[in-house]
Amino acid sequence: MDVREFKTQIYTELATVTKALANPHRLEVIELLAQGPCSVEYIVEHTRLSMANASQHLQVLKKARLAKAEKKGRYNYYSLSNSRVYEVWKVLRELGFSQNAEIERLIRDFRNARQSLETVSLQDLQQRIENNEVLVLDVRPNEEYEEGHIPGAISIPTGQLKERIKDLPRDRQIVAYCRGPLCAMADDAVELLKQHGFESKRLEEGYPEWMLQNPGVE
Amino acid sequence: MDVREFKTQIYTELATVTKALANPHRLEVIELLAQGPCSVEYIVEHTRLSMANASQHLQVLKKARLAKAEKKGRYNYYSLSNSRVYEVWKVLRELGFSQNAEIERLIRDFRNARQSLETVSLQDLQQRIENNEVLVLDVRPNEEYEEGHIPGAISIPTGQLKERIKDLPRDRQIVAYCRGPLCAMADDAVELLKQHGFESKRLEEGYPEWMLQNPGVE
DNA sequence: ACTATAATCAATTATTATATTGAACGCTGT
DNA sequence: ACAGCGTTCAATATAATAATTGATTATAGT
Repeated sequence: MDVREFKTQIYTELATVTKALANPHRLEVIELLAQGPCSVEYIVEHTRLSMANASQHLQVLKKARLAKAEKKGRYNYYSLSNSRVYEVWKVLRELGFSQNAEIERLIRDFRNARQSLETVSLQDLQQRIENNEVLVLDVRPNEEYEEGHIPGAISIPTGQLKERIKDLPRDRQIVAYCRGPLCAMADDAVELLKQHGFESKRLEEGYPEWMLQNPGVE
Repeated sequence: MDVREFKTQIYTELATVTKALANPHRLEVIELLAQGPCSVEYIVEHTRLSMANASQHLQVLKKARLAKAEKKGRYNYYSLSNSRVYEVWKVLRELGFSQNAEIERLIRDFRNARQSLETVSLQDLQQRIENNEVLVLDVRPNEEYEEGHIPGAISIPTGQLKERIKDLPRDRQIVAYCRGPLCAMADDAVELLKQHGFESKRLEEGYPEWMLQNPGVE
């Protein structure tokens, strides 16, 4: 085969995969799928997408082999085809953060307003879990916790935190985590906890990043 | 700021960067830029792009802050804004390879035809350079070699290899490398070398991948 | 069999991306 | 100052992408 033709074909294939990633809604959907299999309905509940539009975006991901679908009864559960997809998402996000001062500023302002600017890194957390120094709090919706969570973490979705806050211990720092660095649930949790006098920080990353570093662990 | 608005802005920014990557020509251009600063003319010579079109694609990359431009006289030299860009390119390529059997097949067939299927990994190469077991051959155009190369490598562009092949030693294996795994120059070199009775393999990766692993070294 | 629900499909419209052409700009050397 | 060259700009035509609407399909429970 001719070299030029070979190159054209490969670059075209690679661009097709990249195009499937290059949409704000699909980036958001990928972050949701990284938490575990999701029905189309679940995606719709957690985004601003209409049913038909969400379905179409999911099909774009599926066609590019970034996601796969499994039918169970009336529901169609989509999930990422493998962890490499989230890895690319992560590297893209990091590139965006490093190139784009605007993104960095947005996050800083957002976290500043919620007193969650100071974060705990994944490495720190792992160390401090071993030393039994922290309570790890999963503030994602319960469905996502059930699909997988950091071992030892307890589940209190952000919406229920206010009423269950009295059950939390005051002798340890509370590290809240959620879907990832772009997810605001942990920030809201930290804000509420601090208002009630707890010592609390958010995990800089989220559950999918923890999964990447601890493959296979539940 | 409202959570929804915050997310929309960030995902939109990230998608903008990703869109700048999501084009076959720009992926090819990025691979060229990863070899070192290139003028628009140089890009045109090594692709199938017209002058105006190449310029436009470069401006897309620049606008997304993936590339930067430096004017020297009549020439405008473009280069990647930092190594993170190539890193993303690399992860995207690996994702493409793993998801897409078609790409894998294309490369296998291509290399099979040139007897260059068996490759040397970067790690292997580094080990064997230390043991002085191999001759490292840079078969990229001389301009790119001058911009940076693997230490100890000698430069013979593929086009000149036939006439200079008699100068090569026969006591060591020859490892040829070029711009990366999608570049065919090393494959063509290996084919020619084998025809002349040399023992030769291509480096699986290319110069940019070597650079990522050895930052700052010339 | 009938109904409600989850998801998809098909058609339309609006928006955005891409390639081409020819003209214009800016720097260099004479 | 001017010619030549590399590059960019502007205008245009074409193609691809995205969101919306309403209709359709498939399944579970009654």
